Amino acid sequence: MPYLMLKKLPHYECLEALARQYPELDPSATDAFLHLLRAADELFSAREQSLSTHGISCGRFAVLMQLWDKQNNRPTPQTPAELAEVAGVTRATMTGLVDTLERDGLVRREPAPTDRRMMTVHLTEQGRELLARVLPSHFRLAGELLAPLTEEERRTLVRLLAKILPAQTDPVGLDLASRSLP
Amino acid sequence: MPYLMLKKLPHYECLEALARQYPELDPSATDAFLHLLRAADELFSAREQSLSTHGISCGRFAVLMQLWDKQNNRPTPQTPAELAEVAGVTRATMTGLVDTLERDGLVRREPAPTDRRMMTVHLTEQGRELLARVLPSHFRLAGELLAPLTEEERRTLVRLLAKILPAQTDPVGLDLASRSLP
DNA sequence: CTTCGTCGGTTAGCCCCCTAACTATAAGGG
DNA sequence: CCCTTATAGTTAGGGGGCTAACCGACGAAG
Repeated sequence: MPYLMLKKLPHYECLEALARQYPELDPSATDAFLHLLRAADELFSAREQSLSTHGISCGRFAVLMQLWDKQNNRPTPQTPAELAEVAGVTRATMTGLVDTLERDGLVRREPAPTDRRMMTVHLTEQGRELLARVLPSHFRLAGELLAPLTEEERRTLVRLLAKILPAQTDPVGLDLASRSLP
Repeated sequence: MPYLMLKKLPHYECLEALARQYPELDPSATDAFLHLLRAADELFSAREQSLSTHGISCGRFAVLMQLWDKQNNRPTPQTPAELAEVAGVTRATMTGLVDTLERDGLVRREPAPTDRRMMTVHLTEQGRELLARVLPSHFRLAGELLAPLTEEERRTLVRLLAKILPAQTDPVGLDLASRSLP
């Protein structure tokens, strides 16, 4: 599922030529824009492929990670609305994700005791076992993909990217231990 | 359609803590990995939203750009297989894309004269008009999104990203004028 | 206590991606 | 000439996003 439907990026000279025709086009910005989408596509595909060998998709894995309390290895029940919030998808989408996860026995829905509108989603034993199988190779993947960059270069990259998405990082710093990283 | 289903990224200290539990986890690599996906998600969403105001999706726009000969502003017929190749999707996917584009009158299928298996896809006048409306704002978008970075920083970013995806840029340098940039 | 707005979850319908299988044509070898 | 193989495009079915509309439950205001 390509973000950037263009396998080979245009050369910088091509961008400059087009910029002479379209004054709105900023060659250096467009070049960076395309490279960023292209690289993200590559990383995302690698992650997706790695997860698919365990029979799971990125979205499903993200939900499992949210439900996984890594401190004591016990599940953290959450409502679909909370899960949708942290994942950045709609509640309708989360309904579908939890549906397939429940169908595969990785997750269990239970009515919330306090509010009869709400459900709580729980990781099953099977779900925990799947995470235990997936996590090491998943953690290893980022290291392999970023291997061409030195520590210094990675820091530079993060710094530049952070300038593009200013307010996306958690500004508070609380809740460190319970954050997940799909 | 989020690439990274995690709106706020974990803090670096959280990654380090998790790395003590999972030796496979490389904190700096994971941090860069997550930032890259997050930033790409942001850029992609902005692009998608900008295009949607013109009633078109990213995939459809990419196909139109491929069919658009920017030199003489005349359509460049291509087969669905060629389009799928440069876009990096399957032929089946391209069938669907061309279906909707043809339904909306932006594109026209014609049988290829030389090989009765093949079709050629042509941009219609309506498709050209849509591109003419969309392109300026689309070109402007990359400039706005990358505005927080200086020229120098953009070059650095491209250089680092290129190290992650080594062989993705067209190595030959031919065919400059006919390349498109969605 | 009733009513009305709000909120959680689901459903329906659409788009776009995939794989696998199919049809029709082309092309090459006995 | 037929038979096999390869190729172009489509179809069928599934996953996973989205919006819009809906239902039931909550809660506050009258």
